[in-house]
Amino acid sequence: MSPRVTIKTVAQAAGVSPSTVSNAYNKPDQLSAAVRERILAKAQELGYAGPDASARALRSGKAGAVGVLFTDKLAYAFSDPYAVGFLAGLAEVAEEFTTSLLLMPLSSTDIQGGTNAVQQAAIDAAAIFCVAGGHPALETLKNRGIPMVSTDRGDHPDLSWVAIDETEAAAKLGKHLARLGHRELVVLVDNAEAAGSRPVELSLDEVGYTDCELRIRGLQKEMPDARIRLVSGGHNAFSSGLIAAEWVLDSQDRPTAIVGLSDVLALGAMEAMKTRGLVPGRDLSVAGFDDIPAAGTAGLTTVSQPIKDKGRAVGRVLLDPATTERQVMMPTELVVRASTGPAPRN
Amino acid sequence: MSPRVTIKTVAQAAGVSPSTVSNAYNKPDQLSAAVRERILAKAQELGYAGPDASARALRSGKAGAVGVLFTDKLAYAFSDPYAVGFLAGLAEVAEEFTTSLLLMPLSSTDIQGGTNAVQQAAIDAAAIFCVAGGHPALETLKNRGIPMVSTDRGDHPDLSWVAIDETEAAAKLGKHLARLGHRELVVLVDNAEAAGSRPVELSLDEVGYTDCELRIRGLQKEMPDARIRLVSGGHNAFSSGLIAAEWVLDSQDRPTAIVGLSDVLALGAMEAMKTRGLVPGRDLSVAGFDDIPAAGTAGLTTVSQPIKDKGRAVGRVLLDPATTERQVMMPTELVVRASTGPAPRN
DNA sequence: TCGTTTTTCTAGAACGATTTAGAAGAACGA
DNA sequence: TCGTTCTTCTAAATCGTTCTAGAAAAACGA
Repeated sequence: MSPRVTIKTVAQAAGVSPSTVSNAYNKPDQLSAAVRERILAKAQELGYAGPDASARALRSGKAGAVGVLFTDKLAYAFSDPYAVGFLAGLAEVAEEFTTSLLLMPLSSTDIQGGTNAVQQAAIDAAAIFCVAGGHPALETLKNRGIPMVSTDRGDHPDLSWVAIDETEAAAKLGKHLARLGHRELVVLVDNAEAAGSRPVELSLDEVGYTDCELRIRGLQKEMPDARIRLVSGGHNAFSSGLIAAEWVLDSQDRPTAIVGLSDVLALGAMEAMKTRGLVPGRDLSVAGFDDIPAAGTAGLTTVSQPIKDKGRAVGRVLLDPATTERQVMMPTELVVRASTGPAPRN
Repeated sequence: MSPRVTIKTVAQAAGVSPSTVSNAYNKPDQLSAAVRERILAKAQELGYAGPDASARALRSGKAGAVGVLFTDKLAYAFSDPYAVGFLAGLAEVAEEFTTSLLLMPLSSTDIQGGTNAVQQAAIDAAAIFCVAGGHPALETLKNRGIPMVSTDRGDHPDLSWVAIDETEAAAKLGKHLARLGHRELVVLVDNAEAAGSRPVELSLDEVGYTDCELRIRGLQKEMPDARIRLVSGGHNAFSSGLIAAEWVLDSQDRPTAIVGLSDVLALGAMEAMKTRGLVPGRDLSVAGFDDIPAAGTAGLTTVSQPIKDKGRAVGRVLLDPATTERQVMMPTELVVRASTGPAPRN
């Protein structure tokens, strides 16, 4: 077994000091072109692939990567075009700064022991995507002294975030539904504990994420006379929306409108209606949040937000020194489509 | 400025050696519970967030992350549900092994200097997604001695891959189109150089990716009498398919069928037809590859492949020691929908 | 009680680079 | 010619861990 080729090996072979080899890679103007050429040639010959990433990261204190933290299991995150759009925007900026994106699974195991991905991750900064305020992973990152930007407004005034006014966004939708005469509302929410089992009805306290809570409050604000129930069919995914809506539609106590706290949930609800021969906007109204592409084709009323821009903005706050703003508010807009209509009288 | 809290600081404060602190985190059974408790408490008190990621990676030689390399710009990769599906499968397995996913932008800049992401990345292994065989980044990874798994079959017999039989997959579609009487075919391909400018017509040599080439050969095999032209509107994206198809449809020389080498390209072509009042499957046939969800709703004939499973399989080959197979062939299936029909006579 | 094994902890050397301060020689200005 | 400034290169310290080998103490068996 031949020992690994390091900067030292190359230095020896080229008859220079290790520092010079390092400079050949990192500071080309610190040495003569001739020597640099010789070093690079020798490196090639020895099969040296350039400075080791970990060693460089350790010594220089820069990892060249930003972490991305998702609420859900990673695999779920990819099933929501909203999350994917965010990622695309973030990736665009990361690319510009030749920085990699490190997707960290936040497995709930072994926080204390310290062997989880969030501890292990070699990152310079982190983007927090829809993670509940009190999540232990956030504490871990904070302890590590890693700069963070969240997609939710936190409580602390010194937190960085790129977000929308959740309450206002929901209020727009609430006003729309109230005007249409809806008094019986079911809100489909994301809930990890409901996953795998049957749908559950929750109280407002049991809804984990702050942003979800704010949206619900926004709806309540504009629909003071309405009865609002919270139901979850599991993770934030099409199938959860489907399951939850099926349960709601098959119950004795049907609402006149269903709001998904994300478009994928709402689209799941539309599917449930379809298989029951119900027409969205006529028999029952459905609305969502995010305005993903599929919402347009399905005719789903929703509250749009510039998701890719949100990703870009997070990237800028994280990576671009020229960006000094630490808290960015993005606009939202109610997009009315065919899936909402007047509440049927009975 | 207080100096950083390290394992040494904690050791001193707790009255033990650095090694013991390290063990407290990594090998709990190597020390008494009492001492471990004391160390962890002291660490908490000092605000020590656990062993530094880079240092650990350097010393132990494990980065706890696998790299993911995409053909396109990262942002483009997310616009194709096919790539996203792959990622979801890979993420699932990564999660299982508490490993992070490092998305590396492969900027074409400065390969020699070594400051690009592929060199910088602290990774233990890499997944190569649809990257052309000769790409310099692959050479870089190989030099670094990083195990790789590609989604394309390479030439070398010792390469690891998880792939489909591209030629056979295309042959299935070719046979289908030949039976329908198509003799004039345009194939939409991904081409970086066409991006930003107007669509271009390419020769088979100019198509960069091996898998694309194989698909085209597969079509040729079953359609020996057909004239097959290759056209690109840029990157692999809906908009490129749209642009390219518009150019084709508005030319003097219309084909009877258009095949996109990916569903997103084909869907772009369908959109182009729609705006021209042409009906897919009647006026002109369209087909794609991958069978992404949108293909189903659009009624696009396509060759399906189990994309999420492909991601999972790559993950297993990369991370799971129990998986010994290094080369995995996935099945494909022709899915006939409304977008293909008999070639119109003229 | 005494040797042996087991448990618990430590000293000190890696890991592979970058950085700081400075030496040696070349080039320069007057 | 001599002091000064560049240019080019190097020695040695350092980044924060983990690992190897072994010491000290405790537990054990007969």
